[in-house]
Amino acid sequence: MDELACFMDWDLESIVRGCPSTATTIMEHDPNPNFLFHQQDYDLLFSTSSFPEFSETTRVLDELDELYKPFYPVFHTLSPHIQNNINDDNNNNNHPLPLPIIPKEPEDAIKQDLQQVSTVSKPKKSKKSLNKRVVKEVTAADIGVCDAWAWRKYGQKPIKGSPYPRSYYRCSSSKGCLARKQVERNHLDPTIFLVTYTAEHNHPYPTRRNSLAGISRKNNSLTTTTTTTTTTTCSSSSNSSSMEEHKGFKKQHGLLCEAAEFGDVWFPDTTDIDHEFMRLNNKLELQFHAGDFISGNY
DNA sequence: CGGGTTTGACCTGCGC
DNA sequence: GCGCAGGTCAAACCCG
Repeated sequence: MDELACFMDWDLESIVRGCPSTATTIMEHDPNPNFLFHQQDYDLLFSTSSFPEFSETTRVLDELDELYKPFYPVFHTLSPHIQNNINDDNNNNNHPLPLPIIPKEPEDAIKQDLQQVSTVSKPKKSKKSLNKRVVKEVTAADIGVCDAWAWRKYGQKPIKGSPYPRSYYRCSSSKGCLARKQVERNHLDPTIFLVTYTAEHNHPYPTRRNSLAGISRKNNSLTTTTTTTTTTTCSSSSNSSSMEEHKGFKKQHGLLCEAAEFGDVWFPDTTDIDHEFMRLNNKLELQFHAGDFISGNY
């Protein structure tokens, strides 16, 4: 689990992370040479360090699904596109996790991506449409491949036509940074999360170490969400609003309840993540800034 | 005390 | 001009 978590980069609100295998940018598709991954690297990653607890990942994802419930019952069908992806995964997934992508020049990559203008909606000459927006689709399976920017949630709104709320985040890595992101769950396919990035960061990309330092504090805090708009509970203790029960569950499972995004999400212990990350990072000289995936076309 | 989330209120853009 | 929906603000609260 720890090794697994290492690659999941549970930094911050991990769900929002871009993803190497199935995350797609809703817009132009231009091959991004900044992202390279070699099969040997992958093999090395998953062979030299055992990743025995992949069932744990599944459990976490199931919990996520449980946690980020819609406002009201929703009946959905998977689009053919999504279904095909799932089938492909089932048929071709020789690896338990999406292939990680090694970014070569993270900051440039992000910058480049942020310069793309969304074409999701009809082009209109409005103030809003003048903002640079990047929309990403992120599957639940790609949770954990994350960006290292520090985001602070400043709002959440129910969205008309969607049973799921939209969360609003601003960059807290640097004061005065105008970068924003919005996260909402696709009501047609709840396994898909839409992450919209707006504006650019006006500061350097945060270091991995800083990022982890940031989440250490976060993960040490047990945030319980009692909001009415986001159905949040700590997984199997879903009916429990008791802090003590949360703590007990946390202790028992070695996971931390995080309410920061999409309701509560379970995160693994970051101390072990950090340690394992550094070990493997030294080994492969990787830089796993999940935010590096923001701009990738996979 | 600093930094985080929550959430109701408020602001603003857009369609009619 | 009006109403709706999305986006933001800010006070309250939480946590270490």
